[in-house]
Amino acid sequence: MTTQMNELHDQMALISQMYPGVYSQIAPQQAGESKPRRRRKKNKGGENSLSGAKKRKLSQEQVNLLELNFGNEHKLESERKDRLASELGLDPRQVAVWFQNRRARWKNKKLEEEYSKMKTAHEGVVLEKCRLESEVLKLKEQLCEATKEIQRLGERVDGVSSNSPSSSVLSMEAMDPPFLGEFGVEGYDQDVFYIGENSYIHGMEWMNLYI
DNA sequence: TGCCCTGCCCTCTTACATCA
DNA sequence: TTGATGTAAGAGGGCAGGGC
Repeated sequence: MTTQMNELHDQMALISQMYPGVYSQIAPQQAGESKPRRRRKKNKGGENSLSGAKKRKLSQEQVNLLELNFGNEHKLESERKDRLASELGLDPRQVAVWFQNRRARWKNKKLEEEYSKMKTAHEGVVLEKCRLESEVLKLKEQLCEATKEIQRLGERVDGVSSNSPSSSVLSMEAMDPPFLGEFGVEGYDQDVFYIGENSYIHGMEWMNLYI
């Protein structure tokens, strides 16, 4: 083996330790180049399979007890395995295999649940983002209106101040609360729009769509 | 300390049972 | 009859612990 190949092998080994699932999904091709996986031969009522006995479904009772034990503890110490096997009239190897398969099924289910949760959370976040962006747009519009209003009042005050000495009072009145009410952020509409979850628009770029 | 053996585990795969 | 699905079990490989 060359040094390069050794390095590659070490890297793959490292990856397989860090991401066992991922590695096993991507590795077969590479692994297959040098050492293809052995395929099991068909064994039609073969000599080795459970003493020639045909498969095999475990009885409901056996499954129930196994499930009960799995519910208590997913791992199977050899003592418990032997005890279970004799209780169920099974080979300890069968009990071990059942637990192995059960753990695999449990893991798959867990992954599916995890995915489902994350998807729901993601959809919520996307919705909230749209709501907030919509709110920002609304506030910007209000700010724009207010600026115009201030400008109008300023012009009016300028006109009056040339005739009256009490212009400062007027200008103060002009800045009085009436505006504040307009700027309230509560009670924004619920007509939130929704952008598909994959249609991300960063920053305020999306506003251009509505201008 | 390094090597080998053993047992257990994980993952992928195959074979078979069952059902629509 | 056939395709889809579920599951028991085989196979390959990793890892840890014990003996030498």
